[in-house]
Amino acid sequence: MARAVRIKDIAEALGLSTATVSRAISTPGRVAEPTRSLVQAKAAEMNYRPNVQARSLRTQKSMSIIMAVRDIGNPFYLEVFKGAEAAAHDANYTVLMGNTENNPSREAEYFEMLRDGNADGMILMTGSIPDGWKGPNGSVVVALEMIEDGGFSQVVIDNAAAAQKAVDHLVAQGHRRIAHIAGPEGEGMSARRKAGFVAAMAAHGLTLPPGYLQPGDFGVDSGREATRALLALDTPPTAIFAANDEMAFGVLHEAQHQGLRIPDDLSVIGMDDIHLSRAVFPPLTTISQPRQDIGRHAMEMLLSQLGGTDDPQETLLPTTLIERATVARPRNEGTQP
Amino acid sequence: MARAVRIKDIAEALGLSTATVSRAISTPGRVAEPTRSLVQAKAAEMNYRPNVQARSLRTQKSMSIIMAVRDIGNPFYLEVFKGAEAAAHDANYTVLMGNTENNPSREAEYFEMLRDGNADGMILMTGSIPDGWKGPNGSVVVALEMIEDGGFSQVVIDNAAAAQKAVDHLVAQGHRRIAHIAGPEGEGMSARRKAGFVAAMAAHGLTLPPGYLQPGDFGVDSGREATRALLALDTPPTAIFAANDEMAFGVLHEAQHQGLRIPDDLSVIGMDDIHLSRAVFPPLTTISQPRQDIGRHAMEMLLSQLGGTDDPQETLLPTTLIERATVARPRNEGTQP
DNA sequence: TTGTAAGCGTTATCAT
DNA sequence: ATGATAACGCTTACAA
Repeated sequence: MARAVRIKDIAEALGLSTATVSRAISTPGRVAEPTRSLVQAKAAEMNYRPNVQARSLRTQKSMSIIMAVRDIGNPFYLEVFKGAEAAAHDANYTVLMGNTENNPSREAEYFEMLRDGNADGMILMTGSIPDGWKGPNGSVVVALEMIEDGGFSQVVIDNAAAAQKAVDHLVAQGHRRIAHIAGPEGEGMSARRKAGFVAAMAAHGLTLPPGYLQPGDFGVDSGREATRALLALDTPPTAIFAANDEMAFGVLHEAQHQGLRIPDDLSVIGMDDIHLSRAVFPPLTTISQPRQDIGRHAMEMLLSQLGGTDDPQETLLPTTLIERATVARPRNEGTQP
Repeated sequence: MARAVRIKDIAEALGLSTATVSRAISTPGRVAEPTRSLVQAKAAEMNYRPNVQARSLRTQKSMSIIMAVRDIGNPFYLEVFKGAEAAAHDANYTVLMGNTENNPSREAEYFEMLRDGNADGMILMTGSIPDGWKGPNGSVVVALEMIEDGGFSQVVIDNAAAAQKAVDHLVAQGHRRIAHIAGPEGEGMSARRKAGFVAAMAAHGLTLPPGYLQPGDFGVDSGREATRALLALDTPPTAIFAANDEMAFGVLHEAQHQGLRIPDDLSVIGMDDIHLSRAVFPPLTTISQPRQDIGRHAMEMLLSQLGGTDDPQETLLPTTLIERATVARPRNEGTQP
């Protein structure tokens, strides 16, 4: 393994001091013209790559941002990551993903990294902060899952408006008996989607019979179970809005298993527009979130806070309804339950 | 932000030298008993966390491993990552995922990190190495996608045997007209699955009519197109083995779109057992790869090579057939094409 | 504008 | 067994 080239090597090759070389590379403004381009040319020629460890040891800045997520195995976060990384890259920051797996001690670990200077900032997508955290909130931006009263900047999507879009679309097709399968109890995101659904139904003057609000946990199986319950009702719904796509897959599965035809016998709308939503049969009508935008916005906010000291801001990102093949007019339209 | 605790702080609090404290922490064997536990207790009490940047600057070891993949957005790699990380964690190594997006220059970047000492080793899953790489091959382990003649250690799954399992299963159900949708041309993995399929068919004495070997690119759409072609044949197959699950979804989609019932009119087997294979309708029969094992094995191999200088080894990991609901006996069994 | 030299936190060498 | 000290590669007062 050829030894990595250092500033010292360039300096010697050019008969300059390491200080000048360092300046020519990291603060080109502070060095005279002929020297500057000379150094930069030589550095490129020798294939010089700064030693980030040494640099951050000296500057006391790690130039890295932690993105803490619940489950690194969820492709959704990867899209957010891509957006965040693109924004960070331009500012020479590195993004590393931290996996908390809903484990408070792992979460605390990442906050420690922040405090110890192993990371300069954090994009928090876990929906919770360690007890007693009272660091400089400017180094944290909360995304996706809101945290109330923390004084953090936040980037979230408009969950209530998204639910409303789903209901509006269904109602426009003539549906009046619409049910909802909610996400995990106690999560703000699920609560907002549910509340948005309830509000939208009320706005259309539609009633919500008992059992039309099913609990779920964002997993396929819970979508299946909820559907079983829904279809066993005396007057089952003609349409179901699931709080995420995986539960919507459960709906498709169970309905087809019971011999119903989608969308003729039952309309379905999901939420998230995950990769496979267009691959299932029939292709799922769903609501898409601007995943990369979430990451990009959060990173831009964080970077700007890291510079000056902006006041905490809140960004609400819009969603889009993707019409595919799981929504049709109901068979017996207009029948109020 | 409270300043991070350094070795110096512990040393002062205890009236010892920084050297002793350092030793008590990183090489406890080299320090006498009363001192050792004293230091360790104090370090814990003061919540000391070593500065990894300083440490690796001094030791010239980064204690980090790059895992280079084609597409960081693919959940498959995340499972491999989890396995690798678990193994690395025990040895105090950090794993970071490098995204090449099939871009040779990004790939070369990660090899540079290796050469410059920004990483101590690499698990390579992209199936290619930069031209002219001739570093110490002991710091690289190839996983998943083989590289011929590189002198690298490899961890791969037995793709040919997997294809054979699929064919055996189908034949046991009475199928004789079996088609295959292959992965991208020129990729070793696809080639092996295809070769395994062809060999298994021959072993059962089954012929392969023209058109029964369809090209694909691992995407849903290519599975759809191949199915269209297959079903338009004079004697269409009674079963299809797709080289991955996404293409199998395309098969399900297109077949159902044409009014066929799965598995009664057509049997389907996929490969990979991705998360949603059990969520589609009908649940997909497929072949599962030991994802986490691949990562764990590769990391263990790498770590042991980083220590001594083992000769390059090869590990072949077995796969498992997961029976779900897309395979049944053919309607008109026994009809040779 | 450029050079000299100190220092970031840690470990390794050499004394004691 | 422990301590003093240099060194890792880089940036930044301060001096020239």
